[in-house]
Amino acid sequence: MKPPSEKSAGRRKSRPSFEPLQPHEVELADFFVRMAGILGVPRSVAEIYALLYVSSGPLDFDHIQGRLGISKGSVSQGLKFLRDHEMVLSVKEKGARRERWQPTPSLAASLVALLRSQVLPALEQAQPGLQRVLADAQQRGAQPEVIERLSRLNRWNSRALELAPLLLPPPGA
Amino acid sequence: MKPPSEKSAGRRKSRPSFEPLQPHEVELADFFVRMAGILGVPRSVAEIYALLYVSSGPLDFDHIQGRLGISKGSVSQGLKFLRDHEMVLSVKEKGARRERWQPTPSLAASLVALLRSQVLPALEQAQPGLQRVLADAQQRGAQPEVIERLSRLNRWNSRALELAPLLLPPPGA
DNA sequence: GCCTAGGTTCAAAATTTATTGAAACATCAG
DNA sequence: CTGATGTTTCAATAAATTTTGAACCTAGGC
Repeated sequence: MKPPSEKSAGRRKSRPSFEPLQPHEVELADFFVRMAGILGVPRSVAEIYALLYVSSGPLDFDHIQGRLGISKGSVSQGLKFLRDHEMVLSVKEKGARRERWQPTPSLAASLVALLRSQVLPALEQAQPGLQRVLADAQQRGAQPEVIERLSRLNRWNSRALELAPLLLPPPGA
Repeated sequence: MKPPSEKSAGRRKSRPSFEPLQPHEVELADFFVRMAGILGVPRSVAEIYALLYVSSGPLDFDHIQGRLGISKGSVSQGLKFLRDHEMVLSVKEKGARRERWQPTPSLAASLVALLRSQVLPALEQAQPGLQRVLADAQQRGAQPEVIERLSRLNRWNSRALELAPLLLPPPGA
């Protein structure tokens, strides 16, 4: 079933030939992939996280690539994303060359961080624009209903920005 | 600036020729588009919502299409999406043929509904699978750490499902 | 019934986004 | 320094998503 058509099963460098995901691992991966999809996180990233999540110890680069059957580039980028969002951390044993990865302790914290990183920039960037839109509407003497809507949007935006730092301290605090 | 190169400015059926979005409208649309993007809602849908949001009265199909400069298909599908998620409602004046659209009163409620509709199905569908994954791990005598993770995931899932109906009653209650 | 304004559908085209893999880069043991 | 291992980059490709527009419904006036 697994065609051994790897060109020349080299003796020496012998790619360790990793197993594909087990059914129970696939199931979990599907769950993560779906949830991630809602936030626009790519499949490969969710798969990497899921794999680390069901694995007993930390896994190294080659294991991740081998078991998921995805490219080096994807693994690298996926780990970068997860690292940047503080969703995984590496444990490098002393004297070892390769890094080994595991999920950060709290999935909850990870999710909050992820959301923050997506929503906050949008809110921040929008702030001045929204204020301008409101001012504009007031000047033009727009319908009270519209003014009301735009005011509420502004209030929300402001409050969200105030609350944000409380949810989770900005990376580095 | 606006090249009148519409082939034969037909007298009769005279496309009313709507204005493109004003700068302040564009600004708001950009905001909504960005926020929507986080949840994977397409640009055209966000634009429609934004337009209704800044407009004084309800708008009809042709106005939406004309002002946004998008295709009929997009308007139809966009309105369907917004309708399905209870983010807009139509007011059809008696004796009038066309429907006219406006945003539902509470943007907050709309957002919650939207989230619900994305997250809930995933949670529900995952429930049995997650339980199986956990049982599986226990049988195989997996590492306590992994068991712990999977248990927590299951607990979360269950709690989320219990809480969900409280957040907003299911459409039709 | 027939006609038409008003809207929907859906396959094809355009656009966006993710993945791949080869080449470049980095780091460490020797 | 050198050579090999381990990782990142990024242009090209593949895959997924969105938009378009023409054909197709549907309800209401006549």
